Amino acid sequence: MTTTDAAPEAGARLRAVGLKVTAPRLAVLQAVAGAGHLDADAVHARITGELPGTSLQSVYNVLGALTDAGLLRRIEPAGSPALYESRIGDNHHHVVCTRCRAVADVECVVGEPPCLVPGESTGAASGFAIHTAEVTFWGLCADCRVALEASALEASAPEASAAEASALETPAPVASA
Amino acid sequence: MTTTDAAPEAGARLRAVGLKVTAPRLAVLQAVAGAGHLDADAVHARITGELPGTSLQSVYNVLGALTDAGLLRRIEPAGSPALYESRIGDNHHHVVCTRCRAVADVECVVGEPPCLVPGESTGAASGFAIHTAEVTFWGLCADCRVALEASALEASAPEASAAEASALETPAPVASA
DNA sequence: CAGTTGTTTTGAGTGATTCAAAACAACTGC
DNA sequence: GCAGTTGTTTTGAATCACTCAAAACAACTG
Repeated sequence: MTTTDAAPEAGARLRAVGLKVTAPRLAVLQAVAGAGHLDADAVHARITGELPGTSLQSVYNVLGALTDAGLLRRIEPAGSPALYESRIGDNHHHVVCTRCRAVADVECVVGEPPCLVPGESTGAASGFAIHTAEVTFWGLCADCRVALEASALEASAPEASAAEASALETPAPVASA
Repeated sequence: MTTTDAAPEAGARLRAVGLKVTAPRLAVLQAVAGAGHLDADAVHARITGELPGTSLQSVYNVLGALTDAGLLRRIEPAGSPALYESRIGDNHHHVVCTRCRAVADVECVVGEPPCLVPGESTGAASGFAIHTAEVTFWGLCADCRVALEASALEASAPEASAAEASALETPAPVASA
């Protein structure tokens, strides 16, 4: 499966939104489609294999253009760089791991934005005309849960537990990674 | 209403969470309490009046300490710097204006996190142990709605409308401010 | 009031992203 | 098939928001 294989289909989608078909765009499109949620750096790393000369700046340009065109969706969880995904059109949501920042998709029961509206009665929205509801769940991914439980077994190991306790907290920029 | 007026109460809250009572902390606490949602720079600007020597770095330190201690809450809407608010304890949400980035509170019907859980049946969560759901609504604030409607009346003014159309889109870093 | 420990300051550094201008390559029409 | 036009990519620099580290300093303890 080389770039050329997927190209025709991707090329058509680019043209459909009025964008020129270029090698970097095809490569980015393919890279993002082949992975869940990638930041600009990760995309750059992925396409460097088949398209060695591509600059990081171009990746930013391309990601921006594709996002504006609606071919990619950008999410920006607190404490992570912007991530791009190719699942668009459905209005799904995300879970982010508070410890390792891993991201997974969460199905939206509604599908169409806004899938949620602020309660009218609560005096909410204060004059806003809302068109989207973005839901981000925070928790521990399976791996981190295991890692944390494992180290919890060695009961009172004071240095380790301090850092790990913070992983149980809500959205807060991560100290390490 | 000077700093000294609010100090006793704020000082007590600082001590309660094991933090030393210092002038910058009291000033930050007061500044954030007196405004909706402030970023570090805005807090710094506000306290510079009464506490001229305070460095921006200290403001970051203080905001971090107060957030960790649970006296402030930090939100990070896509495309905005981190914002701090003093409404804590209740699990409320936010609306962000896609045009001017203004933020307003939205009441949460549940109040306790997580106020929302991914549908079990949808195959969602993929092994995550979720403890919080963060909801961000996106829309146009009253002012921007008026501004946009006003300029829409002068039907075909091509230069203005392009930029404004993007304000109707979902979470995307804002071009100007 | 002295000591200890946490805070603030100063100064520098970093990651993620954007801006701008010049070199370049896709599509258009000939 | 080729020249032109216009959109893309590259190069290089700059910016924003924030973090790191070490030294100066000030709150609380006894």
